[in-house]
Amino acid sequence: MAKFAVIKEHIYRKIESGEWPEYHPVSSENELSEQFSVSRMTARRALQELAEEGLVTRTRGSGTFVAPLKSQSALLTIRNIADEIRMRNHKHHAVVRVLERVVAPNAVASALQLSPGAEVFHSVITHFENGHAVQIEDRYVNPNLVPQYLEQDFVEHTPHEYLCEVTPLTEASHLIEAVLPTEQQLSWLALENPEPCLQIQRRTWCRDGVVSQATLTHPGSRFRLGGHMTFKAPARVSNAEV
Amino acid sequence: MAKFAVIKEHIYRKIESGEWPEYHPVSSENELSEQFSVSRMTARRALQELAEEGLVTRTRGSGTFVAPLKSQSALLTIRNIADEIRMRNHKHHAVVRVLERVVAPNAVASALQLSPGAEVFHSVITHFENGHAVQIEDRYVNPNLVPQYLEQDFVEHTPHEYLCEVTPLTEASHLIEAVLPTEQQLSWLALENPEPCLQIQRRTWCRDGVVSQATLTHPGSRFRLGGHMTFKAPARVSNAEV
DNA sequence: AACTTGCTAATGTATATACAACATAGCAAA
DNA sequence: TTTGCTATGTTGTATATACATTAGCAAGTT
Repeated sequence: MAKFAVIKEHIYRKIESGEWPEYHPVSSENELSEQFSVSRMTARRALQELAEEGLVTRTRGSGTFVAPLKSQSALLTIRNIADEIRMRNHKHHAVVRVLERVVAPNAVASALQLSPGAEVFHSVITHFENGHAVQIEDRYVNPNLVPQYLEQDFVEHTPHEYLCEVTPLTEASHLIEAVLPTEQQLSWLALENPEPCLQIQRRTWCRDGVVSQATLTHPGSRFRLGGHMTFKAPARVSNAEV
Repeated sequence: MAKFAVIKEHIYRKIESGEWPEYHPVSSENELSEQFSVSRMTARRALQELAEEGLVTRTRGSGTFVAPLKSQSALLTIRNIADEIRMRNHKHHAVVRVLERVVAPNAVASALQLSPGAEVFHSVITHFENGHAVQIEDRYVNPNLVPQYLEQDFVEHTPHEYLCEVTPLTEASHLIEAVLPTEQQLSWLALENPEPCLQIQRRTWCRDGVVSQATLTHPGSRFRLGGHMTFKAPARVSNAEV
């Protein structure tokens, strides 16, 4: 095993065993280089990688300390619906239900960080997989950042594909819930009877501000969201509900 | 700006602009150290950090190459329900509905990687927030890995808290969907009328195998799942539906 | 044609050193 | 008591160097 890995193991065990609790100081680079008879750069690498993995925190001038326990996060892949369908070797097509310029509802204006009463672009598109509706994409777009949104052909390319080209995005947030569809949504999904729907609300940012807010509604019977995660540092999980 | 950061910027621009497409070779450590008049170690750091961020791939003996585009993932925080409730300064309590040793249903046996007909532990617990039911935790546990599961008091500590202590976990996978609750679930949630529920299926691993499978059912009206992500490298997002 | 050998270039690990930037404690002066 | 300075220790950046390990290619051998 590489020397830096030996040092990592050593510190890792101290933390996992509980011998070093939260905020406990970790031996400095110089101390470690003496203890293990390695150069400071090698000891440094061990500490740095532990810091990247979130097990310790380092502050220049002060030292290295065992990181506080964190609640664990899970990695969920949320992909472009069109790509997902094509990946299953199924046929995708889209129907544009709404494409307009409207005065933003208050909730939308605040979500897009615009003043109340501002005008925004609004699109509603139904996505089909092998002829069955699997998603309503109800989207409001910031016209200042994407002025030519309304002129696009969203049957050819999804709004996402266009937005990705125009605005390099830097952030996104999601809210997932289970809802009963409205009458309007029911008809857009071509569903006979009401059924639970998985609804994802998504807001996206680029450097200059909020780009768009989308509400994605999926029939529960035709959609699932999958995710997988691996823990680098199992001992550090405090309160993940697992 | 630090020298290694200058080099990173340089390569980053080449990739973002499209000048260097997927799999395009990146200047070697030695080339970069000449071009930028820095030591090889400094050029190396730039390439290494780019590799950690997923923009390039490196293979010893061969070289450094622009990484293929990847679909983007979102980071969802899925926390311990008890902690989440307490964080809102609300009151949490749990009611144990089922705690038994049963022959595993086929689906469960295969999920836990046990032979059909094997016996497993089974618990069902309802979690309350300020007196309102917010989650049914229906869990099957591998008895080989957690032999004393049935002897625990899950009113005091959630199954998660116990499992975390006993088995340091290394992996987890999730499946999220919207469903209508069964009659049984309806009564466990003390709901008058059926309403859409957000259902999370979770499987967890430790080093030695599958630890447990849990089905978490939340009334849609009382639960939302939130997540937030930041992109380190916006240009590399290919098909995230954003 | 198939296999082997050896060379070259690239990344991976490790060392020794120097200086910069920052945090903190302790001490001195106001 | 408060303010400000300094000494010391710690992490951050950078350099020059050496050797190990691996991939890919080319020449030679069977």
